Amino acid sequence: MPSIKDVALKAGVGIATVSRVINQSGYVKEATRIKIEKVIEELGFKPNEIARSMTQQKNRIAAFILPNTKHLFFGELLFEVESALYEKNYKLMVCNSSEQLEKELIYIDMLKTNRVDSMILLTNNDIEKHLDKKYRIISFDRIFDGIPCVASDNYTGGKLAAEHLIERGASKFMFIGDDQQGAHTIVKTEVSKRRLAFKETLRQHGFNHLVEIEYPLGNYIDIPDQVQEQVLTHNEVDGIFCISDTVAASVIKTLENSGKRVPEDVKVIGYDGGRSFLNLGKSISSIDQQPHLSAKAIVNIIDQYYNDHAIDPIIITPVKLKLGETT
Amino acid sequence: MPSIKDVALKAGVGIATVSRVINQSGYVKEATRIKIEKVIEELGFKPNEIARSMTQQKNRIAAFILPNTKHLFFGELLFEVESALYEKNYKLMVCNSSEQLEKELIYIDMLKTNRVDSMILLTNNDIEKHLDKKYRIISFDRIFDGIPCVASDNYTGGKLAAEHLIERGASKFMFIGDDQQGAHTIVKTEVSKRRLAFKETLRQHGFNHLVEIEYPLGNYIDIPDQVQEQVLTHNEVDGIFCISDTVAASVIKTLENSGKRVPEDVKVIGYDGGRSFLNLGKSISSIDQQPHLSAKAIVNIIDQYYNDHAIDPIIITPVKLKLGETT
DNA sequence: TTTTTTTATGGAAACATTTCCATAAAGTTG
DNA sequence: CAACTTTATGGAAATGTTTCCATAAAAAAA
Repeated sequence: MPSIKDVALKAGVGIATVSRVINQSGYVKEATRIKIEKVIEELGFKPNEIARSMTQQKNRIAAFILPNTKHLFFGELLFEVESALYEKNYKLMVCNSSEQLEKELIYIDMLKTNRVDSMILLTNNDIEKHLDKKYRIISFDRIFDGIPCVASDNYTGGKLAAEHLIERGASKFMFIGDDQQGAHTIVKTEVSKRRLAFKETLRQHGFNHLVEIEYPLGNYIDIPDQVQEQVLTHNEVDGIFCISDTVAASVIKTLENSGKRVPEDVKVIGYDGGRSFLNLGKSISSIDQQPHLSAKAIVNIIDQYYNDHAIDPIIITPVKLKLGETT
Repeated sequence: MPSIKDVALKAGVGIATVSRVINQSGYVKEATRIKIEKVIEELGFKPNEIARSMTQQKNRIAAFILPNTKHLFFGELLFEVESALYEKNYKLMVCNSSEQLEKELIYIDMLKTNRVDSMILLTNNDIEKHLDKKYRIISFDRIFDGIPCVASDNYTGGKLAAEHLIERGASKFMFIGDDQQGAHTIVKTEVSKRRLAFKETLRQHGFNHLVEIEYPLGNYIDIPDQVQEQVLTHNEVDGIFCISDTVAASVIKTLENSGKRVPEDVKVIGYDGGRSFLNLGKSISSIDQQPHLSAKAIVNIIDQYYNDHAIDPIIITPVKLKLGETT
């Protein structure tokens, strides 16, 4: 792989002049420029970004630490983030933490060592005390002291879900979500606002019947058998709000297998936009987090970091009710 | 961020000695080592991988260029690849090509510029002539001249699907897949062997009734309306093999909406392992590509590249029949 | 024409490492 | 104790850039 030195030599000019041509900076005579460009073409020279980032102390590389890329919402969010970064010529590293604090910390260390410019962190772990403020971190859907956060509007999400179920005639409600106050976390996540808003909105409309089902964190594909049982036990419930579309899909299956009709007997609304299960059974009513908006916001902050601009401490992106056939 | 120089200064030793401690190479007196380690601890020094890769001309960074991370199979494969890389201390960049040749080429250029050690390429485009053999590329499920390839055993996959449908009593068959000989590709993908094997196996068992449905590439979530129509037109069909679980899920929905029962009237088998739709309607019978095996094989090649060992030109990983409720 | 400004160019330091080489202090062998 | 080997250490070159600085040529202004 030829270096800038090879180019300079072959073109009969100094290294600095070649650098000026590459970066379109400073003075270069037209004729010299053309000559150098020709040599660059001939040699197939590509400036070495690694060397460049040595002098500039920046590298336009971000990293995304997230539980995994298998979960549909994560895959989608990752796609949107990477796409938005690509537009601004940033590169992205992925890091599957499997929700393990230990792995998250190893990744953070590794990324420091690799001088990655900024890190996007998506976690439920109690990682706050390990976060060094002098690194450029962005948190998704979680507020850590002193670290900018991008979150979709979970409160409105929960409110919309409640209002929609009420509007469709439900009167006895159920909430199903993972256990945000579980054993290994004492943190209050942004996500927990979905539930809070759901509860408050129901109360405001005079509905007091709410069954709340929690199950342990960590498994994003299945929901546990005992949750399924609980769903069937509460025969009176006619409006269910699920923490994600995946959960909603599972709940719908459980209900239908036991002879209940959705939405006639029970209305079910999920969370994440319903896109995941477009061509399955029936389309799911859902709260769309609009991950492309979160992605845009995240990339904005990365850009602010890169250019040493002031950072927005928190950005809440809007959610949208997405009508499906389950309510 | 402190450098090796700062450590050397504070410890009152030379830079080279610190380097030796970091790399556990050469001679260092026990007492000196302990002193240096203490200073490293105190300063919170982390060796700069970027500078290191300058001298070593290697960086343990790989990149994965794939259509997108939204599709379930891709998300899963990405997860397995990244996890396997993590085990061996490699980092991974993601690049969503959206199946556009142009974008793939831009990514490849960018990765050359960033001196990424190796690239994993997952594409259906006719990219062969643009691939420079001196870069370290690994192709997934596609054979390019002179480039190592990891593919799951698509032929056996197709064969297993045929045999399974036959065993379950089907006699009139249908194949549904995306158009591998579409407008912008003239390539023969490894994937096309699924169909070939399916066909050949049916013939070997004396079945000649096979309807083949193709639709254009590019959309991985929905399948087109006209495909749905065709599915319903062929009333006689009682065994359907779909190119992916996503397609299978869609087909099952179409059939059931029109009053057909699955598997009683029509048996449907998909491809990718059925994991994607675990808790939906019914579990899908499927051919499991076992992406963790492909991932292992890919990482092996990356390791061979890194250590300048001979490269296996092609690795075929085994598939597995996964029984579900749709056959 | 002389002075000043603008344009043009290259040398060299700096970025943070590794590694080769030289040197020296121990330790071992005869 | 001389000769050799092993252990220990630091200086300096090299990796591929950018950028500051010096210098010089050309152009403009006086």
